[in-house]
Amino acid sequence: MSATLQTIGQRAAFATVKATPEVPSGTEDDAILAPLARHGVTVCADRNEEIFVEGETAKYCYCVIRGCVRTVKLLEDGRRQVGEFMLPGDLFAVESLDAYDFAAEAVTDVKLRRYPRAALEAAADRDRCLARRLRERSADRLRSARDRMVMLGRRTAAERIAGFLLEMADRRNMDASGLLDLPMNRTDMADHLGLTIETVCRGLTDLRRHGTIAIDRARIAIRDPRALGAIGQKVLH
Amino acid sequence: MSATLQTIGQRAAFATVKATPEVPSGTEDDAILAPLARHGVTVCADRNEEIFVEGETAKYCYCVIRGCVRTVKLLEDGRRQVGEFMLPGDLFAVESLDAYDFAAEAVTDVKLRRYPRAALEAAADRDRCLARRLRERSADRLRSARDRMVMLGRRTAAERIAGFLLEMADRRNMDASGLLDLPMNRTDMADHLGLTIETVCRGLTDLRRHGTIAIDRARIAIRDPRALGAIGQKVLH
DNA sequence: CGATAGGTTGACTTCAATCAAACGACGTGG
DNA sequence: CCACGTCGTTTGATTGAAGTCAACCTATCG
Repeated sequence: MSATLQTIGQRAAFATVKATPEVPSGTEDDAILAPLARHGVTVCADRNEEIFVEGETAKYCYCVIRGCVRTVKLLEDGRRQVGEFMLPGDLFAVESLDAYDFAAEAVTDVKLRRYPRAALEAAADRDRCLARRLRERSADRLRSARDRMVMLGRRTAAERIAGFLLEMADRRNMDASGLLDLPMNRTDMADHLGLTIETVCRGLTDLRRHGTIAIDRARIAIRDPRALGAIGQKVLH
Repeated sequence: MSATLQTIGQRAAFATVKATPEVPSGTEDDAILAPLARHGVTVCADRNEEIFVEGETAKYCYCVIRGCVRTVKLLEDGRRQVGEFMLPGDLFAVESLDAYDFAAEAVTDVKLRRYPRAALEAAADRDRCLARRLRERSADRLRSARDRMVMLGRRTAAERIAGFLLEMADRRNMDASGLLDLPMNRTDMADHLGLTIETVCRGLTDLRRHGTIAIDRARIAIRDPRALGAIGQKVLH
């Protein structure tokens, strides 16, 4: 405990709890569904509640208004892969065929806007501009998926952890002070990074010991973004 | 050598070298580009030649006519991730933003059909049916990418290898006898599966010792598809 | 207060990576 | 024809990074 206090400097560093904003203005992503506004329904889910399960008919797509959602794939022996974390403004289940190919679960209590996929398809058929934006979105999702494959296939534990922190910092969860409020727990992080919870803990502890970050449970302060970048950024050639 | 002969039973099992067919008829994939037929140009590349590099402006998309292509992402320290292998009839680089986000290289000598992406975009703007097929294709590519993330994040070496053989067997490279002709070498397989070449070799050897497959360099005979499925198929819950 | 959930740390194990050597197929040139 | 070099593959010995098992800590909450 005293150790924690030392490394984070002042506990006050974590005192500024900013309320997570509802759908930040100016995100491109939710603009895609603007033509569907009148079909939208607001739905809520409690922490850890399932929003839909894998294999279910893909009737709806969603936009996160508040909170955090994870996509999950399970192997029958319990191994779990968390595909993505969705934050306010992010859409999910837009690109689906007949059935959802992953489950979606609430990481925190969430508020969502839900749209019938059929209406989206119909709108895309009518509106070539929307159709184009959907294509761009798919291409972007694929790019991100391919980056993630490199991470899972070729990066070390330390690189995955540092890269994850940078990614989350990049995704508007961080205020100017370098303070990052992670909505997910270590298990979710581990299942996203293809690691165990212990390895994630140890990786974070190592970063803390090097003075790169400070840790207070779900709150992480990025003390040395350059060092973090040097580890996690080993970018593509 | 005698060991090899024993396990494959009769060397004759590998004698039937079927010529790889050019673009098999009835594949859905290449039908997408039918509206672009008049924009198509045939191009060839030698084994290991680069078709395009990562970061290059994404002017073209491609359909494989003959041979095999790999998509590649490199880390600056030489680590490599092979995203996909494209076989005759497969399209690639269809979903790109301004720049290619991976390199494409010829695994074997290849013949390709090349189309300007601008023409594809224009056609998709005009033809809502084509636009819809492109959306379906993107959704399918994303599904496959997500499956691959589970593989890379959560499966053991043995499972990855068995799963890979099953996938390749599924993709029209296999004749009725269970004989599979792999166009890529062990290094490519390893970089696709997030393993080392030695681990791939050992995994294949283990399968051979169990009588599940027989190996003759690039040719692999699947002797016991059920056993292979039991290892690699550990499917989603 | 005790119970619970999540996080951290330590000791030990294991699966896959690394390092090293050798083999087989193939092509080239003497 | 054979010697030689190269490339891809296989196998063995050893190491090492991450997993497993276990204990304990800290917050939170009824």
